Amino acid sequence: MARGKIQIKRIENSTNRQVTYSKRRNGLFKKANELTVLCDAKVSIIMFSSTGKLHEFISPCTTTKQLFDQYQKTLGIDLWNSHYERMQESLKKLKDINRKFRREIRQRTGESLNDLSYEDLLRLQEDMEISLKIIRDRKYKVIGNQIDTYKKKLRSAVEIHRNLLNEFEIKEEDPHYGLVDNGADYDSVLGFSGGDPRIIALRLQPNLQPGLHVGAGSDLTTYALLE
Amino acid sequence: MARGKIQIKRIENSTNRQVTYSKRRNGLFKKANELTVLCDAKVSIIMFSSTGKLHEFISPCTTTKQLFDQYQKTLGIDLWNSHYERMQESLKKLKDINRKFRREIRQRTGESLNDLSYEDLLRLQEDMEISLKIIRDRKYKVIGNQIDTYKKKLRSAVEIHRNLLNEFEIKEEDPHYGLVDNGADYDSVLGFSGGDPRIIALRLQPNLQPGLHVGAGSDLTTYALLE
DNA sequence: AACTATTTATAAGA
DNA sequence: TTCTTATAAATAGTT
Repeated sequence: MARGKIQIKRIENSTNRQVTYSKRRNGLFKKANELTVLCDAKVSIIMFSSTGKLHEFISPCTTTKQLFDQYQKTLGIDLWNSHYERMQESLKKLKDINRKFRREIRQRTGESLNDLSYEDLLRLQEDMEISLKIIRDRKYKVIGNQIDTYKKKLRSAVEIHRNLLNEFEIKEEDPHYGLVDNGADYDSVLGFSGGDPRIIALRLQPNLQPGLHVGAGSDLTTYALLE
Repeated sequence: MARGKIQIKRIENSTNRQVTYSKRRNGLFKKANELTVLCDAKVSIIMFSSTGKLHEFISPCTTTKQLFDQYQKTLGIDLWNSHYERMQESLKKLKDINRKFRREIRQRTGESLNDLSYEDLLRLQEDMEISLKIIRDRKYKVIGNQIDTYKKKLRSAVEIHRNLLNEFEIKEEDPHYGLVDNGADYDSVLGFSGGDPRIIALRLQPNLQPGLHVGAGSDLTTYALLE
């Protein structure tokens, strides 16, 4: 635009391009500033040179973020919407689900029954009874398994004890050595270490008395003892 | 910049300001475009007029979003980070709470008891029994209230009927008019309209027979009928 | 970075 | 809004 007209096309000479970029960038920013002042407008310019250098102009009394927020608001779209909106959506969904869960729990614990009809209550009660039965059964199964485990350990302990005893008798021929007065040894063999006192009834008598014989079908009687 | 120099300060004449804004905006965008082509640069201009009108320039072969992402990346900051991060945090919290709720419900319904110990199961069972009692009590209370309401409506209906009957007898002296053959009238008076068939036992007999006399203390017998 | 011939932008008026 | 045009401003090429 001076000392000869130029074609508006990429300047191939790199140095020239760089210089022109610098000059024209200043011109652009000057114009932008004049526009801001003269017309009471707000302008944001962001530019990257061919080498990736960033330059920015922003009208005084505002920020790039402010202007960009206004830009998005004016266009009625959020450029980062897809990401952002999806988050907001899942946030809302989770809140809804949470509310539902909380309500269900409060109903199942009996804390919040006011808005339930007679039919709802009846259904809830039936559900609860079914669930309770499942839980009770499971409890029995768990304690049954525990008892089985103890039984096995006990049998193995008795076996070991008997073998030791035999060895002892064979080696030392001592008739005064007995079963009853060393229950503490069983504890260590069985892996007990001061557990549930309700279990203690079983381990106090390692020599399987008839009344407490543990076998298939007798578990239910044992539960009564343990509960 | 022509036909006289101007001061770079706000143009007070609104029309003038508008015109200048329009002209200079075109000039700015033209310069921006030339810069883009000549120097192989990327430019984004966002501007708002004093009236809030938005105008935008963006170099060809790019988008405002792209340029802005590059802008944030270059500056190493995310202008909307705080907002975004807070969302992500609450999302995580909600998910955690959700998981807890789901687990609790699945335990209370007996769907997922595998990771509960005997003690856990015992505690759960006791909780459930307490809740069940609350629900059962509430159910009784609800049906009791319902029965009270019906009782009141019934009493009022009988009253109305009796008054009508008296009026009738006084006016027409007709001994053939009876109680039993117009039960349908009670329905409308009581507000029934084809409701729960379990309730029908009560309203079939509006003239209060001894066996179904509803009074204080007799509610429990009535429940058995209605359940 | 400064200079300057020339092009370009634009203020005011139509 | 657009066109015109005198003039201010920007700037390409040079130093």
